[in-house]
Amino acid sequence: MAKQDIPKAYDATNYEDGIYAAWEASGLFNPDNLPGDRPEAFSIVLPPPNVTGTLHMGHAVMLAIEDIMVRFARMRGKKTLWIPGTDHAAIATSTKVENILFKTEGKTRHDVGREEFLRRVEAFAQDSHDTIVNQCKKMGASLDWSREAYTLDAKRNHAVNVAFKKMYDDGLIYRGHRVINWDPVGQTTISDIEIVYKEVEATLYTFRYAKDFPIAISTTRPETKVGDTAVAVHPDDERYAAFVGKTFENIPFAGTTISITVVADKEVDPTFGTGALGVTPAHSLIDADIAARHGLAMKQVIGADGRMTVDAGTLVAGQTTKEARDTVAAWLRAQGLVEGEEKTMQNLATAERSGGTVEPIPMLQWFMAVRKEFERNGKTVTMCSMMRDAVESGKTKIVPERSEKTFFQWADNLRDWNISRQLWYGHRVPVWYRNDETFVGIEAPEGDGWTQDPDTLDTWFSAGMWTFTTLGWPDKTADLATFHPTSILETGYDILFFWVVRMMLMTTYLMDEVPFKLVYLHGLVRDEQGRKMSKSLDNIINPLDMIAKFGADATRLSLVIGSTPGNDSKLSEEKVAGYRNFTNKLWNISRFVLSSVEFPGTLVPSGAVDASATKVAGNQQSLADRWILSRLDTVVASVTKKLDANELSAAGEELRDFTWNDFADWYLEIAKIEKGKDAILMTVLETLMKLWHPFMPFVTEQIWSSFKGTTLMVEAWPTVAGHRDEAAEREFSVVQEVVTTIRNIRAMQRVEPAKKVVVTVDNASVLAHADVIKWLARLEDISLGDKPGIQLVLGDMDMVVERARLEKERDDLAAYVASTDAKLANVEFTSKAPEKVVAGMRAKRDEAKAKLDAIIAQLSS
RNA sequence: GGGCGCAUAGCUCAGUUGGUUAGAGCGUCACAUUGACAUUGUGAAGGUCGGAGGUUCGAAUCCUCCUGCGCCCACCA
Repeated sequence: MAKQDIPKAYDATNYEDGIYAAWEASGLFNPDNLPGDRPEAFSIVLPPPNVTGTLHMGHAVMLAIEDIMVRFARMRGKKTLWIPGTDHAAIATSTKVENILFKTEGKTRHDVGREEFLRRVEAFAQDSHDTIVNQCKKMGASLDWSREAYTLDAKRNHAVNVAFKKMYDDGLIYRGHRVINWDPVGQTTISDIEIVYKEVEATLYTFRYAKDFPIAISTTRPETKVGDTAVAVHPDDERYAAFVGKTFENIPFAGTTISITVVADKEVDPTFGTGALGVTPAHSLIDADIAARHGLAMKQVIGADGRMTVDAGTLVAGQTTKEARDTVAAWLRAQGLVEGEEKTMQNLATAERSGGTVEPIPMLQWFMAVRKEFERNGKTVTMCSMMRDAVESGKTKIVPERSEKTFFQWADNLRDWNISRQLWYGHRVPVWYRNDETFVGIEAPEGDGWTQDPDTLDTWFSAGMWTFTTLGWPDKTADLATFHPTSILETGYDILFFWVVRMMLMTTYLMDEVPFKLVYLHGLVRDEQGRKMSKSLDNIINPLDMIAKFGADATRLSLVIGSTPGNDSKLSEEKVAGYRNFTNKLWNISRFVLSSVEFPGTLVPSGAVDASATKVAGNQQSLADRWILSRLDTVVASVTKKLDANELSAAGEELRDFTWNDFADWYLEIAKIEKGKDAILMTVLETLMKLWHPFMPFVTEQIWSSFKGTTLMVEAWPTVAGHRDEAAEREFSVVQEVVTTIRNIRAMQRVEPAKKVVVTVDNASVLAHADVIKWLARLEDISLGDKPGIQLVLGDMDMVVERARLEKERDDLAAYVASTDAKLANVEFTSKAPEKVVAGMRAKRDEAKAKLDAIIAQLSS
């Protein structure tokens, strides 16, 4: 292939889209079309991006990591499936569309109505979906688009209804009137994990309900106190012991009348404030628990509209909570009931999506009973215990391993999950009512007069079923049999609780199987300074920009190399540029090889890469040839092992070192003077293309197809060919050292040009490579001496390279042997160390001794 | 308050069952360049592995404490 046929620099934008289109057209992303017999299956479901907009770096890192895993598995001959999909993300999407609606038309969802609103959300979701799909393709993700799914499409809706009905029938889903987290802005309930805490300043009031009330309490929310039904104190608190059990009836309080019972409860901290806690059962989850324990009455004083109810009394009824707070505080002051006011910092619960201040309110909602006991396989279990057992037993592993501890903590503390939402966009609760009748079913009931429950399900309900609904459940499909449990779930550690926990919960229950064998958690992509990327900081790096500028391959490498599971990584444009340089280096390595060998396409028969190298190269192999083939074998073995262990970064680094340092900087330089290396050059190049393909699919596919004409994506992964040659590796390292030393001498000479240097190389095997040394050290202009080896006259400073190196090594080894001897004597004397240790040390010492003897012999000959 | 981490070169980080002389990338500096590649090559400088103890023949690695950071959960009313 002529050099001028290949561009000097690799410009990714010229190739990537075309290559992706060709892959897609080949149908090879679909495991059913993969060539050969593939008994072992490998599957990943793509964590479905929310249809709320565009992909960010978090998605890019996810796509990069998963595509590496998937392409590696495919090349290893596994029946490989990676399922794409998107998530309807009920709250997030609704909120987004509501915001747009309000901004552009000044309307709320209620103004346009349920049907019209849903139409708009779906249009938005479709748009967003198309953008996301395009971005996945830009990243090179080898997703099987023929199996694409949506968390809210008809198939998934059917599955959700089946699951709901089953769990309802089994008593694991129930409807109950309980204190839940109400988001007054989003007008919906939210689960515990959808709460984010903001630190705000608040006033802590200490006061009494009435002048003659014996106990003072503290609160930052005086307005809720009209709903108090009790005061709780610690059981051991002697100050209040006399009052425990007493009820103070009909206390006039801020426009209403309250009755307060004094109870003793261990949850109360006697050291905080007055040591007494005013209990508001309807508007605090903690208080609701206390109330439940003591059988206290619950009085709702805040409504779903965020305003005080009629029950709150004449003084505050109809006011917002904020207004009521001031009103009650003013009333307390006027009555002379306040005993203290101080500013404190408080963690305010807000809704993650809408930003609204979360109000605990009692409401009739649907719940999943995660701690309810039932029988399964002859054992008494709960959903939580099943989920916990899956990880404890090792059926599902989590990397990094420390995340398993976090997972257990979660499994042990999970409360019943509020699954109903008052949103319109989502899976409608499959329950119908008529008078006093309730019907729970997969389809609407027959007959007239039925009304469906207006609520929808938490988005994580359908997301929790993602691994098996995408494979066809509840039908018994071939996909389900082949690909479930999935091999790996790869996702960010930040949604371990949101999603991974839900999947474990629902899959272990519904499938009696784990959803995945391995959870691989990646970290957050941060900016150069380690800050989160955010709009307000204006430090967002858009993956599409990076792809346009440096190519998808470079973008992928920059996200994968240098980051380890569970740890955040930093990204800068310079980093991506660095990997673009590497992409170009690989391109030019190929350009050089392909333009120097005569028949690149046929030199190495397809499917027999490794064996042919031995045959063709035969006995004419030089030291450099044996060295590079040995190194290649080492790298193939090591990279395969690392990828098997999902150590992507380490695998990539090793490959880069070999490609750049060993192959390009040494072997290719030698190939410029030692001829007849075509077969080896092609062997290394082809193997490199395969090894790099999972990481850099585009550039490798482009290079491969330019001389091979087949699809690299489905080529077989290289295997170890049996070229390991430790002697060659050792010997070559000496050559490298000699060349390096000479280069240094030349550099020194330039600094001190007056001195002359004579370099003598007297190592026989190194001598055999005089030409290589001369070439690499650029010695052609320097005269060679005649003996005892190559004498390179550079100046008048005598420097015997090999002798110097050996002498240094001898001294080091002698010191090591001596110190080991001393230690061994000590070990044997105390006899405390295990025999294994002593033996190990002795073996190492003996090895060093032997080496030392060899060096001494060589030096004295 | 409960839990999980991190601290290794100027910066970003590897270092997987404790083992000979602790590594890489970037950056810096010096030198090189008609050869596939200036998106290049060669080399140098730079580390008491946060501190103090301990276990061990041997510790960046294991244990304890201290210092300084980060994250998650709880939500003190």
